Amino acid sequence: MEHRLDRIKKQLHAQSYKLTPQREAIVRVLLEREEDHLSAEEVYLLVKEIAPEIGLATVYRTLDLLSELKIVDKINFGDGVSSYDLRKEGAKHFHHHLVCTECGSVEEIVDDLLEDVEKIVQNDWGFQVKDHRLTFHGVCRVCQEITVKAT
Amino acid sequence: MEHRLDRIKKQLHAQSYKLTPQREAIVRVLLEREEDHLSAEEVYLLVKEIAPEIGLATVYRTLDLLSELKIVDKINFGDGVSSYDLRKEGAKHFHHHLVCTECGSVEEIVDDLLEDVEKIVQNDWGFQVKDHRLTFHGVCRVCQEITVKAT
DNA sequence: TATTAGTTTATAATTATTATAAATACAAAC
DNA sequence: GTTTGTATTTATAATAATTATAAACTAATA
Repeated sequence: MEHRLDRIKKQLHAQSYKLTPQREAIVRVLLEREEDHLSAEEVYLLVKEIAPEIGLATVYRTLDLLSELKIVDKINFGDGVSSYDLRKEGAKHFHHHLVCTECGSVEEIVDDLLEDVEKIVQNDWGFQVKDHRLTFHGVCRVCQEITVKAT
Repeated sequence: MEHRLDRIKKQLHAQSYKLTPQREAIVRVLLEREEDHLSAEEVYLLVKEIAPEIGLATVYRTLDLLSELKIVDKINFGDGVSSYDLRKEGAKHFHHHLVCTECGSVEEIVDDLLEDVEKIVQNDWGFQVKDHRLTFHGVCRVCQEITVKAT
C-alpha cells in the first residue's frame, strides 16, 4: 500500500500538485476499499474517520483531480451519483463492470475485452479511441441461482 | 413516423398505459430528433413548442416511463445530465457511442459489436447479460483532421 | 350522473455538485 | 527568521437536475 501511495505521490508531483494530508487520507481510503465503487459521499464519510476535519468540497476536488490524472475513474451507473474507482496500476484502460439488475451488485472485469472492437472503431469510423467505458446489465451468478431455486 | 408512433402507442397499451396528448408530443419530439441525444430540459423546450402547457415534471415522468419500456435509453455521459435517446426499432441492445473529447460531439454506432464479448462474459463470469452500454472516448475524424492541419 | 383510476400541472423539496470567500499552510525570497 | 506569494482547505452559499406532493383534470365505467 505504501508503495502505491508513493507512486501516486510522484504522479501528483510530476504535475506539480502536492500530496497534502487530506489528499493522502482520501487516497488511503481508496486504496483500502479498492474493490468498491465509492460515491463522493461515501469517501467523505470514510475519510472523516481518519481525518475528521476534512470538508466535503475537498473530497470532490480531490476526486476530480485524481480523475484528471487518470488515477481514479469516475463513472455513473445511471442513478445520478458518480462513483470513483482506483485505476489498477499500469492499466491503460478503464475496467469493465457487470451491474446486476436484481441485487445491484457491481463486479469488475479487469481484462481488456475490447481490443478487437477498438480496432474496428478505429478503422471503420476513423475514430481515435483514447478510452472506453463498458458496462453490462444483467443477472449475476448469485441471483441466477436464487431464481433457479425459487422455481 | 406515424407508423412508429403507432407502434409505441401499442407498446404503451400493452402495459396498460395510455398515449396521452403530452406523451404523444414528447414521442413526436424524440422521433423528429432521433439522431440527437436530448436532455430532459431540451426535450421540455422542444415539446413546449408544440404543446406549450406541458410541465417539466411530466417530461421527466414520461421519459422515465419510456425508458422503463425500453423505448428510449437513458444515458449519462458523465456531465451530470441524463440524455434520452430513442432505441432503434427492433433493436435488442443499447447502441454504442463515440464521444469526442475535443469537440464534445456524440456519434452513434448501431451495429452490435459486442456479441463475442458477451459470450465471454456469459461463459467466463457466469453473468447473464441483458443489455450493455459502451462508450468510447477519443478524437473524432473531424478533430483529427483539424489537429493535423494545425501542425 | 357519480365514481374511480390514471394523469398532469404547479410548486416545493431534495440531492448531488460546484462556486466563493476567508482562513491556513508552506515553500521560496529576502 | 520574517515576509511574501501561491496553493489548498474549510465552511457556507449557490446552482442545477431531479423527484415528491397535492390539487386539478380527464376519460372510462358502473
